[in-house]
Amino acid sequence: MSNIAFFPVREPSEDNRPGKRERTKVANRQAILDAAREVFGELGYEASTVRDIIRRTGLASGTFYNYYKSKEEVFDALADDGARRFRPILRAESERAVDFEGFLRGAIRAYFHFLREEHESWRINRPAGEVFPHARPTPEIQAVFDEVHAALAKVLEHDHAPAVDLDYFAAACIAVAREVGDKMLERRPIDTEGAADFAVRMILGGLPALPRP
Amino acid sequence: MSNIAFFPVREPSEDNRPGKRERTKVANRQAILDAAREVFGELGYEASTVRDIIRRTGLASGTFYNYYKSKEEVFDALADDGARRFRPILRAESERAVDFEGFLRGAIRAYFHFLREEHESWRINRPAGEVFPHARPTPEIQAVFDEVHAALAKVLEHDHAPAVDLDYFAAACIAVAREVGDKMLERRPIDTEGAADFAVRMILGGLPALPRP
DNA sequence: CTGTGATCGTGACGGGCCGTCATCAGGGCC
DNA sequence: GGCCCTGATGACGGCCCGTCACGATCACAG
Repeated sequence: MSNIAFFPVREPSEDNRPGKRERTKVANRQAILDAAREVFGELGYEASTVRDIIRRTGLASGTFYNYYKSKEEVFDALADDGARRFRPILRAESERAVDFEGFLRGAIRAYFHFLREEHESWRINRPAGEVFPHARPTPEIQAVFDEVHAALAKVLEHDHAPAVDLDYFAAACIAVAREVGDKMLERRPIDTEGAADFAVRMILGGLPALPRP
Repeated sequence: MSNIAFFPVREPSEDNRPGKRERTKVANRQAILDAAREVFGELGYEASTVRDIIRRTGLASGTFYNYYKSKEEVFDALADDGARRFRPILRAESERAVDFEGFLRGAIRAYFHFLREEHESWRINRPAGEVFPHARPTPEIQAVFDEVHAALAKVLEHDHAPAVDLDYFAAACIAVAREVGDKMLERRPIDTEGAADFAVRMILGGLPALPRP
């Protein structure tokens, strides 16, 4: 009665999906990433070991090294992942913006919302005051910085704003956003709008006072 | 013919100095600190091991642990040391200041000069792009932050400046100083005055635009 | 369907660094 | 000079690391 012999079972719409080798590869890579996020959140970054991470996946210890060189590299990969997800958001703000204030407000609000969600999804359980390492400038994070730099340049030029030392200015903007963002996360309730308003006004007020190079 | 029997040799002016035990203790502690500064500078923080540090002092490995619990603790001690030396400088600026701009300019110039000297004395030789860890908020560093916080409060009140969210504001000031300071160190020649001018104007311009809580 | 080669998953292994501890030299004190 | 006690010493066990030879499984050709 079965029609199996005539119509071998196949995912009809996924006929051309990659082979099993390729699928387990991406699955393993993702499993390691997920496990690492959990472990870092529970044990703290410093205390976590490669084996803590790999144990949670059920894979063998050696398998870890087929995907990443060290726990630092997994951490970077997680950071990269975050940056990769944030980049299009930032780009959209940049393209939508009609003036500097609009861009800045949009970008910072987007960043703070993003930060809040990341914070909650990591469920960080700092072991007695351990400071989580600030993400190192991985390629993707560097790309975000560069994008901020470029967007600032574009929007400022469009506004016919006076020339400023863009390197310093971008660094200062990122610094304010980072640090006010961190402080924001420590308060209850978390007030992204208030924090964003603060950061935006600070930068916006500072800009016209800057020295012209 | 010798008079030793009658006048035992002694440091005449240092009769009451601490005993040998105490002296070797502070000497060892200092030796470890010095060695650590060198090793961190040469190998980079991550690659350095406790044994790299202790080897350079000629002491035995176990001796290290009579003074510090880990390389992290030595690093913190070095950071603490820096903060301890900077604090009186900051305090002097705070007491000398007559208005907010004066205080800010004095403090930031002082910080940037301090930063430059520290940078040169550490002789940092980053191993292929390794990022030196940002100093964690050790007690002494926290004290510096608190002092900045207090000084801002004092000077702003004296100036009858509008009330602001001091936590955010202090965080933002420190962030700008830190990040612009870092960028400053990457340029040749190192221009502390230019960087300080930038940071001061940025903050000074931002202040009046801030939301009133 | 079967044979073959390539691709990983596996976990045991050697090595390095860690932090401890029993031991002992020597400074403090009577 | 003799006794006590602090602190230097380096050998040691343990943990985690990164590797590697092996074997299972997949891809693919015939």
